[in-house]
Amino acid sequence: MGVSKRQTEENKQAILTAAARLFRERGIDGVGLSEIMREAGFTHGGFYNHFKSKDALVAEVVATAMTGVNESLCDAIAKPLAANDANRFARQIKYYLSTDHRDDAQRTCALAALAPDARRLGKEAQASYARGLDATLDQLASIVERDRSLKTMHETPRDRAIALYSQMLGALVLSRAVASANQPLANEILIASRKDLLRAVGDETGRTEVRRRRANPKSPP
Amino acid sequence: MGVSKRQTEENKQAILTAAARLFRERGIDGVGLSEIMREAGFTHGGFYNHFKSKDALVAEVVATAMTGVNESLCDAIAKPLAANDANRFARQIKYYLSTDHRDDAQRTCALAALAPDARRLGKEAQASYARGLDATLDQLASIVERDRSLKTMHETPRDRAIALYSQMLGALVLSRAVASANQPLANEILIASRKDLLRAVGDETGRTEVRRRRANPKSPP
DNA sequence: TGTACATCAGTGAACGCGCGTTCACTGATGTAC
DNA sequence: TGTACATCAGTGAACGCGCGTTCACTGATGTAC
Repeated sequence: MGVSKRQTEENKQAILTAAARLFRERGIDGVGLSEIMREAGFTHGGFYNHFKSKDALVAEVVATAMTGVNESLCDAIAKPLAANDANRFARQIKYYLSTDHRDDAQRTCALAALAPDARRLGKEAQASYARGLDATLDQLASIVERDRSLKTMHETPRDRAIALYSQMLGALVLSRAVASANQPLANEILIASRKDLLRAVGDETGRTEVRRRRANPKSPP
Repeated sequence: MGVSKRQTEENKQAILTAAARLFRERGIDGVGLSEIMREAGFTHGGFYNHFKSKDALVAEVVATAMTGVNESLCDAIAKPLAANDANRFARQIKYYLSTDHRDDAQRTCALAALAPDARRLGKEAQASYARGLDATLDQLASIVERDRSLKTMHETPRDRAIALYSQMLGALVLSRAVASANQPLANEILIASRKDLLRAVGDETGRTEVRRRRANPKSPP
């Protein structure tokens, strides 16, 4: 059709953006190229003008998502980080383990959204993922380092960051895993982990912000 | 070919076993019916003598795996549980966050292996998953309940079980995610979480069992 | 500045492939008599 | 206990479908003169 160089670059970005959103939502294997291209506003034959293969697209999507992580952590985490208050870690936990964040698969942290898929990614994409994770842990470690109330005498700041982030991610993954089958259980996981983490981090607010419901597997809705 | 009823039932079990193993290893979407049937020792046309559809197989696999969980927790966790020593939780953590368990995708805990896929499972399969998770948390809660050194005054036993298990699972998922791209980082995650959890649980042994390596993203192997 | 032409992003149809599923057929199992 | 026959697990070929990928074609862009 004839398209200016600048437009070409914008179109490629549109493809990357659409792919990133769909991958987060439904996993990499769950989305086809034709759907990505349709979502980006093109017919799917044009895909190969921008990428060598689907694998190449995946690698670029992960790399882009992880660069975003480097600059501002996840979107999810960026907002709490922007606020420069006393206990930034606590704000991050609160958002990360909120039902909003759990249910918003499109804009969630790429680290969390892709963690399940990462094991089966191509070599290049997995390397990008690992780089993003490492950078995030360093970010969190520096927050721990600067806030003396977060430090413990037994652990390095980075080790503490790893322990805290593992718990955040694990609770999010578990809560998402059962969210549509057993919502009370999903919420229970979120709330218990949130309470536990906030205390670990020295924050006592927000403990009763969300109503408590005990999951009862014997009488599902 | 003509096959006795007893043999038929055994053959179905063989299919379920093969499917369970392959699903854990490569995810549900990553394995085709023909491969499962070949692995079980049959041609793939016979699949529909045993199951209505692939979805039905998945639901049955998850349900079976989760019944196993009910009886003895995961294989991975069953061994530590069998030993009736003072701090069973500590033994479970040690095995769960070992490199052996991380790298043994075939026999790993179904809860961990399927957590990534669970979000996208069919309704029935997800319900089975949720039931298995709920039962596991109850199991862990009862261990916490019986061991007074595990209790905290701020949390119910079940909430504590949720917090601890979230951290175990999160660390395992993250370590697996980067295991082949950045092994030092993968090991660092395992070790830091393990140390943190063991201290939380009041166990000081095993802290120096595994050599420590700091992940260095700037100079990969 | 104006004209001629090569480039190449986008189109839309087609390709081979592996997937889940269906089907006609086989023959030992297991029931009816 | 022995014979006749329906059942149904297993075979192997085939089906339609959507996937990733390829390709001939188009026409505005952007360069060469």
